[in-house]
Amino acid sequence: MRLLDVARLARVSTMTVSRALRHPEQVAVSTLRAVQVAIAQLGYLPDSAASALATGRSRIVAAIVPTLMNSVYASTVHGLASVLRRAGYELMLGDSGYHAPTEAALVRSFLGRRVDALVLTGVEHDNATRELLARREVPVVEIWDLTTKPIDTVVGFSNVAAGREVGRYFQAHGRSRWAFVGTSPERESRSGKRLLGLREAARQAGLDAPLTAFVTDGMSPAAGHAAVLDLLRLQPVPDALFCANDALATAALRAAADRGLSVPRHIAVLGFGDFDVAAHTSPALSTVRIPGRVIGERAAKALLARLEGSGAGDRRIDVGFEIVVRESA
Amino acid sequence: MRLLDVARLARVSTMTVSRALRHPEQVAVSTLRAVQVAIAQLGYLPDSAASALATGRSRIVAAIVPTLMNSVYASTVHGLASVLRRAGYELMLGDSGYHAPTEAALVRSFLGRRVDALVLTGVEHDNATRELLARREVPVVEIWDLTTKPIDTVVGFSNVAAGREVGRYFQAHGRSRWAFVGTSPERESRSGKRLLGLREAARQAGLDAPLTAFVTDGMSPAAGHAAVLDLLRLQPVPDALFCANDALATAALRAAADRGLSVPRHIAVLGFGDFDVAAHTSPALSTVRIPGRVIGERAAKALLARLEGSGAGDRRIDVGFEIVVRESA
DNA sequence: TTGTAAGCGTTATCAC
DNA sequence: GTGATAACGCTTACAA
Repeated sequence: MRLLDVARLARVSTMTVSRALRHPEQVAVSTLRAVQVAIAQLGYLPDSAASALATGRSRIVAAIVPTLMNSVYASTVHGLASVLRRAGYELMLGDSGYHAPTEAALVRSFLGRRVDALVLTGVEHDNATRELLARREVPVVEIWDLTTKPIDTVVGFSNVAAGREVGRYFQAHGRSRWAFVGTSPERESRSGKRLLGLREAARQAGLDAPLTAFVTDGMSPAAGHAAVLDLLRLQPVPDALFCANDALATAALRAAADRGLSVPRHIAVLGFGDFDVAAHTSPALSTVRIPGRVIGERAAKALLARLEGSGAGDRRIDVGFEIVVRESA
Repeated sequence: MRLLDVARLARVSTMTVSRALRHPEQVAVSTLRAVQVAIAQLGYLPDSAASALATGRSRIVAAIVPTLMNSVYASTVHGLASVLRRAGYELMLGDSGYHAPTEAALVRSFLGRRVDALVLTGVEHDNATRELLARREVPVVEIWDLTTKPIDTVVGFSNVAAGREVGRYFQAHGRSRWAFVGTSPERESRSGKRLLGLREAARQAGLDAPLTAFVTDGMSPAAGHAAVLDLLRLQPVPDALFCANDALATAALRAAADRGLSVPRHIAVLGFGDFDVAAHTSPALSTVRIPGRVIGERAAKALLARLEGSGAGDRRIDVGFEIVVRESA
């Protein structure tokens, strides 16, 4: 079932069919109609591999997120996919498992697929990744963090600033013994940057550096529960806990209860991400809300501008964040 | 940067380079080495669009899930992607928003991309979808439900049986006034089938039909909280509540607390999905665990068998489910 | 407004 | 073991 079949049935050339599909305004109305009838009759679907080969554009965008296993990046992927699809692009998705070599392997595979653009999560990348990217001219958007030196364009928020704001919030509410659960900043992770911000706020407030509990095997509630339990064994017991995501925070709520601590009276718990369960735990979780979907949409629009339009546009888009105050802090 | 560039540098023909990549065993070792050097030197990456055109296989598999917005299908997508990638396939993802026409549009778009296979969630599909599929010979795997008449292959579990088992569990624990929150069975949804199973169990136990609260705008905790609050206003108050997913169940826990009801003493709450927060709510959530990742892996393997191997293999794979007893029921 | 011809980068086929 | 040639289905450029 190819262009030629349609062309024969409609008694025109393949070019006319191609035009009827791509630039209908350039085709006489009667011809257009005949072609459309033929297409419907045959159930013809254009072969985008052939189209990609002929035009040099695949109309595929690839995105790499750290994990598909929880909902953190789900709304971002959704935002990306829906804006792109409306513009006729498909999304190819990969998860790096927070693992740089895997990211590089994915980038390589996607470049081989001749994707028209790439979305990468975070601003820290392998040398392998950077080299791969440097050799070709693929638009790249980095998301979920901010930097002054993006590969190309970055859409996100400052993880450091988020941590700092959380610290200021704790301070404003009279908390003085802060703690943090998440991943360590050595990994240059986004979670680690939040701790950096918290530490900075502690220093500015003249408080001791926050206690820390690092989880290594993913930021799941299971890992968080044990880590928080350990943290709460320390003396003096912290009176404010910042969790690098809401899954961790949910587990922290439970861990506090297990230790006989009342939230927020004995200890304030503040999450990150505003997962959909956050509003419905008891106590309801105070958290940092990130406009994940907006990140996806803005990233998609930035790409489309590069792909279809002029090529200009902001190189650095800060979507911000917001502390959502509920009951736990 | 194409095959020809590599060929020139290695002083061989393009075919030899192609073979060195695809069938290295057919190439003399010395030639192979020369080619590899040239490839590395140029940073050459094969163009898979051209390859797809020449071979008629894209090495892309498309999957359509109802939503990317929560983590329900995340582990399935992860399982799919990882098995497929190991075999050299990429995943193209779409979300239908639980909307049949959207599913059809996605199928159409994916078929145009000449995907080698399709994964669809659920076993109920549009006529448009079915027709599209009938015209070509693309392997299709349906997931997350079971039917005796799959389009091709189905990998999942019986949603009706899951609902029935939950009912039996309630009965075994002396609960007599059952209730359900989720979507209505008229939509032939998987959530609705769970209610069908619960109703069947109620009938068999000689109990009244379960009270129901249907959510329409997605199965989010926000929708669940209001629905459950309404449900608990009824007299007599139900003593067992089955929620169509754990997000709903988390909200139900909170709603019960809001109404002064103790869980599980006054009312048992049983979720569905074993989301990662389930083990860490208070009370910890009893739930139905679905091996989501296994569904993805088995689906991928079924596809690979069809694509690479003989073509035989089971047409119906039941991965089962399991009631995980924690504190809430 | 429509058609012709060439070519996109790869691989199947067949010859050497 | 290696190479020449002809597709694969589409679109660009140009001609009519």
